[in-house]
Amino acid sequence: MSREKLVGQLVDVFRVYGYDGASLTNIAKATGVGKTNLYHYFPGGKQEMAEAALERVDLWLETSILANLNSKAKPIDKLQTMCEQVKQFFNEGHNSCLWAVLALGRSSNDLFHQQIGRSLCQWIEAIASVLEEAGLENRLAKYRAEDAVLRIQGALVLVRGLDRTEPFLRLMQTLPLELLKSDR
Amino acid sequence: MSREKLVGQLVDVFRVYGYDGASLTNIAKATGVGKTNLYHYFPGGKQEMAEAALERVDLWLETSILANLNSKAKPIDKLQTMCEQVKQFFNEGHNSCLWAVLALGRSSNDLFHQQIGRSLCQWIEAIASVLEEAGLENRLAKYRAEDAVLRIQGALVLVRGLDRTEPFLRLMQTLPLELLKSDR
DNA sequence: GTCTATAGGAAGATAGAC
DNA sequence: GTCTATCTTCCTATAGAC
Repeated sequence: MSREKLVGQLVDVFRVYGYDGASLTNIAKATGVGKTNLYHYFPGGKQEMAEAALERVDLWLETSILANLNSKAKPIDKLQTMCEQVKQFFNEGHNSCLWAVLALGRSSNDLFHQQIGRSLCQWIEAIASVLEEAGLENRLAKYRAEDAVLRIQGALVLVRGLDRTEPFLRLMQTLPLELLKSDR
Repeated sequence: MSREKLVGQLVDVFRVYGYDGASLTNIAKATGVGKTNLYHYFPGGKQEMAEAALERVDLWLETSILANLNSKAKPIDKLQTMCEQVKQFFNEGHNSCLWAVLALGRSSNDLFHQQIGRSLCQWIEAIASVLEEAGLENRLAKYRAEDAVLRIQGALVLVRGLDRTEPFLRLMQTLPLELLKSDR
């Protein structure tokens, strides 16, 4: 079992059970790595496992989202590619977002909150840049970018609450054009 | 300590710590009711406490949100009142949503999911009715109503992630007019 | 209704053999 | 690297005195 693959499974465990709900027994069962042997890979215990999972999501953000948004493609194409990537990453809406799970989970853990805040900011700013590039005014671009990330998060919550993936799938369909609308 | 007041505090504890994160020790400390004495009020233990908290949120939905949306006031006024109530209930964005916390918390607990799904549906349908009443086409009204609840949930997630309440407050400002826009 | 005492188990984590 | 055994702490829950 490579650490690479292990961390990928940690992301899945934590976003299903949450930080407090994910026991070492759960993690061991889900990964196939013995409970005590997990400490060989993550001497810092459960907290280090969650941090590794967060880093993995950050890696996804950089390679699959930010790199695309900062590329030289046309704005509408970049936004559509983003939605495709998001749809895939969240498994058509069946997966929840690790950021949301950890951010809502508990108020105590400030370590997670800082990293999550940075990641969300990076995403919002990258979208805002694309919208400015498409001709939107600075302030409006910032608001709409924030609204885009906000709606993705909201869709993933609603999907879990309603047990229907349609809201998420519809958002991924309509978001690119809606972000670029000239009026509002 | 009346059960009324107790349940109100339970809502706060669960939406801060989540279901798994809220230990009986936590709850006892937050409410001032002895850990073992909690079983006097809730013989079903922690699960019954969470159910009581959910029921309390449902009561809020019915009295503060649905009653208003189903009233005879003008659509724009009803939507503005809704946003005022939401802003107040979530303490200007500082409180998170119990539905989101429990829905994201764990996949196992189907008891919560059913009730949360029903509540979200009721809310969405009530908004959709108001939008139809304002002249929007049936399908569009449904989509926008879903989008409204989705964005409220997303805003509460984003606020926790970014540690800034602005996204939530801005949404509460702009939502009523945006929902009624004739074009899009 | 509120307390002390305590059961019984699961939690996260460590030691050390192989 | 993976295991068994074990530690300590915390968990939910119950019994029963006052």
